[in-house]
Amino acid sequence: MSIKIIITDDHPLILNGLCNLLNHSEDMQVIAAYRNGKQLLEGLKTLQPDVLLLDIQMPEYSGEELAQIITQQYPDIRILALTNQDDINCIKNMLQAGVLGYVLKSASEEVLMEAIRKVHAGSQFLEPEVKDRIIQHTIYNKQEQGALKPVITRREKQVLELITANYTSQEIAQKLCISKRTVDNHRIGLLMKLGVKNAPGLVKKAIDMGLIK
Amino acid sequence: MSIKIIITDDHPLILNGLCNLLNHSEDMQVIAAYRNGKQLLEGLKTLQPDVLLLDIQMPEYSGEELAQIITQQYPDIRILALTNQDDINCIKNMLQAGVLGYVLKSASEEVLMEAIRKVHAGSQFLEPEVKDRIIQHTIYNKQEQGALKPVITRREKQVLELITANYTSQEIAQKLCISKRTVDNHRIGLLMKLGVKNAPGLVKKAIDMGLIK
DNA sequence: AAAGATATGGGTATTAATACCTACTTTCTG
DNA sequence: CAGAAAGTAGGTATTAATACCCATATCTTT
Repeated sequence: MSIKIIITDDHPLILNGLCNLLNHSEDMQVIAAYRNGKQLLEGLKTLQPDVLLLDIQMPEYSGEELAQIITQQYPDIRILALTNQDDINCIKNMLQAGVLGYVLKSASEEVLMEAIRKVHAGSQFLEPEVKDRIIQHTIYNKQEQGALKPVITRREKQVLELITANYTSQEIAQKLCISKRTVDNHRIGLLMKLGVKNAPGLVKKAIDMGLIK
Repeated sequence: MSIKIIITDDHPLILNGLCNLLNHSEDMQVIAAYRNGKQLLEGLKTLQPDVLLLDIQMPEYSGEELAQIITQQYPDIRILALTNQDDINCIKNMLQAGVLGYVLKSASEEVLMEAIRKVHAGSQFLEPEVKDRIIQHTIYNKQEQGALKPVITRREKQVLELITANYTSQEIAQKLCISKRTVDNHRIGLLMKLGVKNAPGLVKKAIDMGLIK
């Protein structure tokens, strides 16, 4: 029995190329192809694949959102992220969202096939390049692997987003309908948790972490 | 007479693929292939191509630096940036550095060929996707196309870099061996020129502009 | 050589941010 | 339900940043 695959990518060229490639393989079968997240979510209601090839950069739904929704609603579907984005935060977000594999579009056909088979078997598949990036990043700032993002609370995240949007504590207080003192307290908390010493540092960290932009 | 091409890319797979593809074409000939910028600069001393295919993300020299050096030293070489990076600042920097064409690695073989011929003829070649991105970006923040970056002076840039590195005015003054008041004056100048109202805004702008990181 | 931009620094004042307290209420979680 | 965490807010103080003003020396460029 062949591996049932659904592809989602907003580049028609890539979509066609992948269909041709995979359908020529004996143990794989593309059962559907969608061009955006909305079509995908609609289609999944009636037809589920074994493996979902998912592009990350798509309009409307981001790959991260889609991965989160799909792993919750369809825990049996294995997701393989297929993208030319090799941003470390993007990779981490996807993996944390439940994606099993991460393959760059620059990968060879053999690597892609191998990745599909691995993911179908329930194993994780990361390209050596991607692994290296994660390792480098982990070494480079070891204090923030996995520990940092969870510690930021919802409210703190809201405040952080408004700080990066260049609002003052006063303005943030108004927007969130709370006291300026409360906002200042959140600022202090953020400074401690993110390990920086001032507001400019918060902005840089937020961008580094992939929280915004 | 065929178009003489040199390829520079640090991915061996892509390097081989491109060589094969282009050498099968009748009007093109790969005369050299290098894996990094240092090799390229060394090789150019004895052998110059008509068209240079240049990857952007490479160790040691960045694509931007290479483009700048090469267009100055070898004004006859047409550079075609070949990359999977579709970051708008990267694109703009490369084009301003003298690159004639910009093709994503996700492009089809036909597009790549067309790009090489166009660039060889001295015309600019940008993929429709890339053009769209530039247009979108230009529409989105129209005040900063070309006008903003030049107005920042050397000193202001230094100060801006130190601000994004989370130094206070006091610390920046020490580092640059000038008065804190001078640093503050540069801050005010930066705030005006970049059209933001506080230090967090400066950091965000600097990153948006591609000045740092 | 003259004109304009750049870099330098000072005065003064106000606002924003940071540091360290405390305390209470709500919400989440085992 | 009990304890922990999060969200709320105030007191007080210091430091940093911003907003004006001004002046002068050094570049650059025509």
